[in-house]
Amino acid sequence: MSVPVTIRDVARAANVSAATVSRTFVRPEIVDASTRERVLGAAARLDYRPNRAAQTLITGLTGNIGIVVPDLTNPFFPSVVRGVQNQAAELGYPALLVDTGEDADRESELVTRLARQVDGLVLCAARMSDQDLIAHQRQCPIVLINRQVPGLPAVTFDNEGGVRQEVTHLKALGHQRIGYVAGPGTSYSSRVRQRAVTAHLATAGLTEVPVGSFAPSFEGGRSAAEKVLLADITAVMVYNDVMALGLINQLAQYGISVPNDLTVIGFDDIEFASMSNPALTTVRIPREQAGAQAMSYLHALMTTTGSVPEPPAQLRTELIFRGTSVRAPLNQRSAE
Amino acid sequence: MSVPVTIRDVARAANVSAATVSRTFVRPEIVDASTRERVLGAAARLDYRPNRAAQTLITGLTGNIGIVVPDLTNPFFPSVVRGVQNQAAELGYPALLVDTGEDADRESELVTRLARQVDGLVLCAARMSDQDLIAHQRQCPIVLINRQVPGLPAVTFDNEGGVRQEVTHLKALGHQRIGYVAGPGTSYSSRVRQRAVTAHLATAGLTEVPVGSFAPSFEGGRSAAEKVLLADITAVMVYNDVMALGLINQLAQYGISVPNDLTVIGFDDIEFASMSNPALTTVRIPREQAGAQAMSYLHALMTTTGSVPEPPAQLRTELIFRGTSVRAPLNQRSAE
DNA sequence: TACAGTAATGATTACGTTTTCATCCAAGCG
DNA sequence: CGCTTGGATGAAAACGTAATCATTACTGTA
Repeated sequence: MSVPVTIRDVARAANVSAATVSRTFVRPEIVDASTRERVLGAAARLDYRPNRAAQTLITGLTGNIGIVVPDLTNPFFPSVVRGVQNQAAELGYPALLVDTGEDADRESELVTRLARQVDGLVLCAARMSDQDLIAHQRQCPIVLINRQVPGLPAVTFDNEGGVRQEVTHLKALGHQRIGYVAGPGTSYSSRVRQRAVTAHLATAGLTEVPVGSFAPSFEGGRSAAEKVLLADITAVMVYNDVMALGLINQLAQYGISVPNDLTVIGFDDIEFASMSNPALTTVRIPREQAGAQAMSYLHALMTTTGSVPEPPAQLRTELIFRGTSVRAPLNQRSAE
Repeated sequence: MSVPVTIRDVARAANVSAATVSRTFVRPEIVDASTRERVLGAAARLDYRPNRAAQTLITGLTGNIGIVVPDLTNPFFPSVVRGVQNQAAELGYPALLVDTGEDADRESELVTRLARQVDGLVLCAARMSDQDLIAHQRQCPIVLINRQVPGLPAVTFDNEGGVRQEVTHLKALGHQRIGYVAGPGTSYSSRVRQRAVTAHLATAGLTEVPVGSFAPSFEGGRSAAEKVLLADITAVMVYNDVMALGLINQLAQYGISVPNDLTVIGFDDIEFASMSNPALTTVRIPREQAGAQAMSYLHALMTTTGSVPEPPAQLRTELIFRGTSVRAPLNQRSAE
């Protein structure tokens, strides 16, 4: 807006060359203490701030990182974003956040556009194809969250362990016939969880009763209600919390009360899982931690030249036993 | 990463000067159709994309806009952000989103840093002082959402109208003694709503029973429960939905059932207001629309030189009558 | 036919930095 | 005392683009 003060203005005020001013900021240790002080003083007095565009032009570094999420209104993502942003701030990077609206093509296009304006990218639950992802990786360092692609670094959650805990929990409560309300088959974690459910129920000697695939929304959960009612089960595991809450809500319309008439378990532990009544039994996923870890690793990728650092580990999940899961009714309880 | 292709590479490939290539992109109409096609072809073949930093350096325009929010995990903001981002995308701008963590100082600092990297800024529920806000305005065009400062363009909600509808609703239901659970006094909209509550209850001839100020969180709502119980009221208006849900949750611990024993009304109409059981009666605020409108106005501000366009209007609010409000018990009903 | 006017293009400069290269001076050493 | 070494600094080039200015060719008119 007002008068832009450049490095030369500072140089003139401090009675040095522009190069020295630049050095004062970039590598302070190689400029004499007295001149350094003089430059810093002049810069402060003139309220000088370096022009980012000029720096970027010559160094090739933007000093920004980018975050891409499918849908900010999905309660899963804000905490991931917060984790990334906090860590990014810690490292001195502002974070460019983009919402793709769950559209794979738009996602790919936005990543292309973003790649030029950032030094690195964190992609949450990326929807695009493996090939596209790999192609983008050559434009700019990328770290994935909650998605696995061969060759790309990723922070993932131990979905499988979470499901195992769910199954153990249900078995301990004496449930035998257990329904599973799946998310969309196009979703990576939905596929992973579905597979784990089948595997663990089998090894636990329990009966899996597939209820079907539904949209990962409150409405999606609602629309699963009738099929759940017809399934002849005492407990149901749901792909995620939002769907579980929708399911419970709709079941109430049918006069079915949770947990008295049916045990329900969600997944994710979103904020509202603990606020609903009864509070939802679910599997906690360290979302904020995932964001922070992805950012840390991205930073390592961006700074270390050549040698690739240790890839991030899989994050632990944890069953949170709350109010929507209870012991199976006596007459339908499994032998223990 | 790979080989950066510059405007000169395209120029050579298309057998024209760099200037012509630039013109082809910036002002296509002034270059001959045949050469234009040749340039475009060469650019596409080489996968040329202009260097944003170089453009910024010379034009002074970044092509980005910024959004600042106090807390992304607060369900109020994601939809505002989405509104801004959609509109921004429509206008061809990527949006740089920053979360300030509810910290006024950090907010101010982030705005300063951001100002250099964007062409305009949307500030949601800004926490910093009026003076700081005004100071920042000279660095970069700013549009406020949900905050009013003399001299700054702002998109605001008709809080007052919303409160009026609440009061009318409660009066129609026959309530007489009505509690108000306020938010923090430091919050702009909290102050506005508190004032409106007092005014409208008075003109409606109803009795206001102040319950006190609490944190605008689920926990804050919970901690208001005891005072609500002691207030001898049949209905309570709460500063926002999250608090209202917390209040209802804690009341249940005391054996108080909503709406049978007490009518509760929230404010904001967050997603979960309709998902809770019973669904929350509340005042809907067009958050996404606010974001879109702020972005539109910001764009107008950025493009029109000199003459200031019409400032955005106040957005209409609407009472949503759901399950937590019912007719007052007969013995305590007001004369009608 | 000559000339003004205009459309299209090329050459050049400017944007604000970082970085390379050159310069200067003082200190250390034989 | 002369030469080398190295630390501190300045001069200048470079980054990739947009904009200004200059040049060319062409069109229409008197």
